[in-house]
Amino acid sequence: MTTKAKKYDFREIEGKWQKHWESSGLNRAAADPDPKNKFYMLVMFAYPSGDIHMGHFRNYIIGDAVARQQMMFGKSVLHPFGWDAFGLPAERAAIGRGVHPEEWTRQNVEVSRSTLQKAGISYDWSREVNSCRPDYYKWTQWMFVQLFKKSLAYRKRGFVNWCPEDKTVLANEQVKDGKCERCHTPVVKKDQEQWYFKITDYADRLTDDLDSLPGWPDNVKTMQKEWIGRSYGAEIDFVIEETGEKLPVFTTRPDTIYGVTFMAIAPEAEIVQRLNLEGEDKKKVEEYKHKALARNDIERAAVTEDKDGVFTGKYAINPFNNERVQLWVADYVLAGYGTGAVMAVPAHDTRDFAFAKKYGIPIKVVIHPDEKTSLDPDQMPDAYVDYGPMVNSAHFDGLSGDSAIKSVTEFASQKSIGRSKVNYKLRDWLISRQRYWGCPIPIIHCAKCGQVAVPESDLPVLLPKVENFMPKGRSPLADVPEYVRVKCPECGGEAERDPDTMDTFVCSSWYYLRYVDSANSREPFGRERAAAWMPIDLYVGGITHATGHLLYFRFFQKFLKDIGWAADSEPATRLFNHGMVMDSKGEVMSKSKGNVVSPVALMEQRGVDVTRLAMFFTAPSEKEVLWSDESISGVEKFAINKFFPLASLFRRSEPDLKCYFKHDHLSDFEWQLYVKLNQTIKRVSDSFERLQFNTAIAALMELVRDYDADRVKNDVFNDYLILKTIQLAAPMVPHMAEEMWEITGQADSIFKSRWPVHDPEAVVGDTIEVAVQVNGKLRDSVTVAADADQKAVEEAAFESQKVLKFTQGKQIVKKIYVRGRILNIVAKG
RNA sequence: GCGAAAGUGGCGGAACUGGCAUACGCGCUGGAUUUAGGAUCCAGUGCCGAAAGGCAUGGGGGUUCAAAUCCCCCCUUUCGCACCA
Repeated sequence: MTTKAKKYDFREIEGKWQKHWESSGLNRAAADPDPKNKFYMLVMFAYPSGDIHMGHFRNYIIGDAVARQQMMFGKSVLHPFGWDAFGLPAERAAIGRGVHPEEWTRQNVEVSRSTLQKAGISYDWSREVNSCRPDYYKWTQWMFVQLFKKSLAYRKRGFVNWCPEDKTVLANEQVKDGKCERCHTPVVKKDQEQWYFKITDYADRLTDDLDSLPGWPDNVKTMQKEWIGRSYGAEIDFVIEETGEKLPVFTTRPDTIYGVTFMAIAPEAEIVQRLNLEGEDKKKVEEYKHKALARNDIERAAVTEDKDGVFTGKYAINPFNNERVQLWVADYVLAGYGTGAVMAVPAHDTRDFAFAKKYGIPIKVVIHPDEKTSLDPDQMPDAYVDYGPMVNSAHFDGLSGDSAIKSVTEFASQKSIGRSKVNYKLRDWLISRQRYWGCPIPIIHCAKCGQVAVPESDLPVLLPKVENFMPKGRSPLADVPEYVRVKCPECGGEAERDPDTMDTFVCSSWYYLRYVDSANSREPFGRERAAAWMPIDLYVGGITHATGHLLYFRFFQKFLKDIGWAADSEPATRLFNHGMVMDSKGEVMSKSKGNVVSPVALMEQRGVDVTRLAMFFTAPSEKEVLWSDESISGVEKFAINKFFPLASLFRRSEPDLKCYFKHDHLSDFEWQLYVKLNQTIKRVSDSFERLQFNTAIAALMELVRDYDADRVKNDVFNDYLILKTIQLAAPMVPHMAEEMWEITGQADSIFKSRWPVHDPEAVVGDTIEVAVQVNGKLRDSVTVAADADQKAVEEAAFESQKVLKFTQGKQIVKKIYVRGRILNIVAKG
C-alpha cells in the first residue's frame, strides 16, 4: 500500500466533532418522540462534589455507548444529564472555605460539565437540570404538596436516627452498620417529631412489582425484598393483667402460642409509660431505658448472645390459656417493628432461649421435632426453631407447620383475641433535615389551622440566602425571622414556616421525569411527554443505591401513577449496575485518601477515545476495575496503528451497506473475510446487548487483524468492510469514527447511519472444523464441509491416524455428534 | 451468624442454552529493523515430558459419552443484612 495514512491528531479531531455535534443538534432529543421508537438512556443523578473521576467516567461512557448505538438503530434517543446539587458536602465545603454552598456548587457544576463535554458524552445539555435551582425545586415542593394532600407526607414523633456529626436526622436507608452513611459517625436515637413519607403504604406493590422487572439484576431485587421484609403471621392480643390494656404482639409462629413464658417490650415502646410502674420497679426500668438508649445501634447489635433486660414486676395474660407471664423490658426487642413487644417462647426461639436461660425464666416445650421425638427443656442446648407437631397445646395438639399456624390464627380471630397480620421491616421514609442546603419544606404551621401547605401559586418557597449555616441541631432557617414569619394562607393570621429542608433523595426521586420536559414552567412535566418517553429503557448506576434511591424512585413513580401523572407502575425496565473503579492497589478512590484518578489528564495526553477504549477493554462493565494507566498501551496501539489507518485504505467505491454479498462475487480470501465480518457484527452486537464492551473490542481486534488490503481485490467489498468496521466501533470511539467516516467521504454523521446487521448466510464458513474426541478426550480435529452430516464427519474422523490409534482393536460403543462442533467416539476394550 | 455472588496462565480477562479451556490484550522470551528508543515488525509463551502422551478452570466427591459451566461438602474473597419475633 502506498497510500499514506492520515495522522491521528486527536486534539483537533475531538474539538472538531464536538463542535459539529453541538451545532447539528445530534444529541438533541425530540420534543415528542414516537413512543414505539424511542430509547430513554439514563445515568444516575450526579452529586457535583468536584470534578468527575474515573468511576463517573466509566459510568457515563457506558451510557454513551448505548445511547449512540441506539441512535444508529434509528431510535429517538433521550440521554440527559443533571445535578443532584443540594446536600451536605456543599455545606461542609462552605464552612471549611468560606464559600457559599451555592457558589461552591456552581463552580463544581461548571468544571464537571466541561469535563463531560470534553469526554464527548452525547448528553442533550439543553435539558440539563439542577436540583438546587428554584425552577427545579419548585416542583420538588409541588411533589411534597401532592403527597401531603394525600396524607402521605405527615409528621410523627418517635425515636429517630440522629447523626451527631452532621447534626441532623437520617432515614433508615442512610444508616449503614449503625453509622451515618456520609460521615461514618455512629448514629444515636433521639425522640423527635419529624416529617415522613408514607412509603409503607406501597410496601406490597414495591415488593410484588419486582417480579415484573426481568431486566433488573437479581441481587438488587433480593436486597429490596429483604429491605421491605414482608412477613406473614398473626397478631395476638395479650392483656396487661393490672390495667386490662390490650397488648397486641406480632408473631410468625402462632403455633408456639402455648409455649409463651414471658413477654418482652422494647425500652422505647410507648406502652412502658402506661404500666403504672412504681417504686423499685419504676427506678430499675428507667435506669435500664437510659442505658439502652445510650447504646448506639452497633453496640446493641453486637450483644448477640448476651441479652439483658429488667423485670417490670407486672404480668400479662396469654389469651389462649389465661396463663400469667412475666412482663420484661429488653433491648433485644425493636421498638419500630410490629408493636414493639414480643411474646417470648424460649423453647422455640433462640433469642428468647438465651434470655430465659440468663434470668431463669421457665422453658416450656410445645413443638416436637416429630411424633416420636420429644424434647426435654432441661437438656436442650438451644431452642428448637423448626416446625413440628404441637404438644401441650390443648386441642391443637398434633397439628404442625402451616396448618397449625392457620388453625391457631383462625381460632384467634373467631374468639376476637387475634387476627392474621402482615408485617414489614420497611419504615416510613424520614425526609426532614435540620440543614440549610436543601429544598425547603413547603408547609406553614398555623396555631389555628395546623399544618397548611403553601398554595401552589406561591411555590417555590425560596431558600433564603444566609451567611451562617453552621449546623447546630436545628435548622439554620429557624433563625432567619424573615423566612419563618409568615401569614397563614388559610386564615391570614400569624404563622411560621417549617424550618426544615428535605432529604436530597427527595430531589432525586423524580428528576427522570423533569428531563422529558425540563423547560416546563407551568407543570413539573407534561404528562403526554412523560408518557411518550417513559419508561426508562436502561438505567445505569452504582449498586450503592439498591435500597435507597432505587426504592424511593419506584415509590414516587407509583404515587405519580396513582394521582394520574404517570402511566407506568415502574420507572425503569432495565437496570444495570456498573462495577466500581479502584486504584491500582484495590482501594476505593476517595478524596481523603488522595488516590482519586481523574480522566482529564489522560484524555489530554492520550486522547478521549483511547481513554474510553482502555476503560471499556479492561474489564466487563459490571466488574470492578483496578485502574492503572498501563491498561492503555494495548488498545492505544490498536486504535492508532491498526484501526484509524483503515480509513486511508478506503477506495472511494460506493458500497451499498444494506446489501449482502454472494459467495461467487468474492474470492476465497474475500469470502472468508466476509464471514469474519459478519461473525464480528454478531459478536459486537451481542456484546453491546450485554454491555460487555471488552469482548466487542476483542472481536474488532480480530477482524482488523485478519483484514489484509493487499489480498482484497474487490474494491466495493473492501470499502464495505471498512465502513462496517468503523460503524461497529463508533459508539465506543465516537470522534475517531466520525473522522474516519468523513475521510471515506460519507456526508452525514456516522450516528445517522444504520447499525450493521449480520448476513445470516455468512456467519459460518464453507468448511468447518469439528473436534474429534475418543472417550471424551480430544484426539484430532477434522475439516469438513459446513453442511456435512454426521456420517461425513465420522468418515473423516476414521481417516485420522490420531483417532485410529485410540480406537483400533476396540469396540465402538456409540458416537455422539454435536452439529458443527464435536464428535465423541466412545470405545471400549 | 444469615443471605447472595464470585474463584480460570505471571496479570486484566474470553468461553451465549454442558460440547476443542485459556479468545483478545498486557507482560515475558527470542529474533528483525533502527543512530537510539519506553518506537515498529515477526515468532514463541498453561504445567510436566526428548517424544508419545499425561495433567490443568480454589480443594474434595458426584451426575454425564462430555463439566469452568449442573449437584453435594469444604476453603477463600467481595457485597448485602445484621436480634425484624
